Amino acid sequence: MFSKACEYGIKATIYIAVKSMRQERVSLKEIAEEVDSPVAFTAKILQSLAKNGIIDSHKGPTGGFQIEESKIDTIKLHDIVHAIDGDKIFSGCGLGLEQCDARQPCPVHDKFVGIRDNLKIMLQNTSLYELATGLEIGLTHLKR
Amino acid sequence: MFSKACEYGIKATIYIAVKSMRQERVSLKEIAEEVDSPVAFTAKILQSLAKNGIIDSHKGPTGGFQIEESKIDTIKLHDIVHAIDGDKIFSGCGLGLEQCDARQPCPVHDKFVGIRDNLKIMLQNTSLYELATGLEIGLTHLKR
DNA sequence: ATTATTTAGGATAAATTTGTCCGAAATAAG
DNA sequence: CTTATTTCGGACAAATTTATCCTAAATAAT
Ligand code: FES
Ligand code: FES
Repeated sequence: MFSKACEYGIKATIYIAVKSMRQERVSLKEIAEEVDSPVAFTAKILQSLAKNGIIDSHKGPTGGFQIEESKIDTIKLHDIVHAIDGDKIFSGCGLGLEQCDARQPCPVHDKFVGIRDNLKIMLQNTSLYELATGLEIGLTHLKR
Repeated sequence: MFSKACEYGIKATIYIAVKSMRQERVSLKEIAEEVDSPVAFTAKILQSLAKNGIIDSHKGPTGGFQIEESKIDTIKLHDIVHAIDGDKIFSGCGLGLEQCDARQPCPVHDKFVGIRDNLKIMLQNTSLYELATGLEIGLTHLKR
């Protein structure tokens, strides 16, 4: 469904959000540990999220990653997925035709579009805030 | 969403079904042309579908692939996807935890399970027959 | 029997995704 | 200013997926 990079990116962003709600910055190393992801690979993903304006990065001692608190509520899961995996998952053809086109649909088009749109709506309606809150109160987990 | 192998496999199966409804066998070469897929790669996928009992294969002149006509109605999209991509897509965790477990859910579990189940239900309810019919009457297309 | 045709299957290669390594750049603190 | 720390970014490597090649096995037709 999502790429490995996207899975790590989502988990990392949620963890950063939890810390940011406590006005804490968090280092790459700590993120990778909490998210159970390879450090250097996670660095690339965070870099890309920073370029997409989803998280902020700071170099040097006391450096690390954080998310502007006012943004935590407005950032949606959709934004994270889109930043890392692009929009193929939201608009691509289920059978891999160059583009999904209702005027020349593939055999699964009618059935597939509904699922795809549900996914998109779900991701657009899910805020980073609720994901971070669920984690903070111990309702959900990033690793096992 | 689906692997490339699965996309090819679905398209190939639909094409074979259309031909089988006319009591025609179809060769690998013709399938690959109609589905716009690499010949040798398609061969592997068809081999796997044959092993999974979804299609029948016959060697030699006049050989090729076909589907038992009585099966066309009972084979579901789910069977094809499951044969090629396994069941990770149906039961795997959206954030890549080793297994999805509602008692120790990842942050997206509640939101994700609904989408995943919808997909599963859709695939279980979509018969090869309806997909093949849509293609035969020119309503849908395998390439563009 | 021989031949031509078609799928089976193993080995290999290319492409993509995932993951690592290391020096450069920024920056906080002594 | 120097040093230690942390992210940045490019090059490289490993793993997986996608794709190719070639020989063997089956089989239909002559
Ligand atoms: S054309 Fe294939 S999903 Fe729309
Ligand atoms: S635990 Fe992640 S989707 Fe169920």
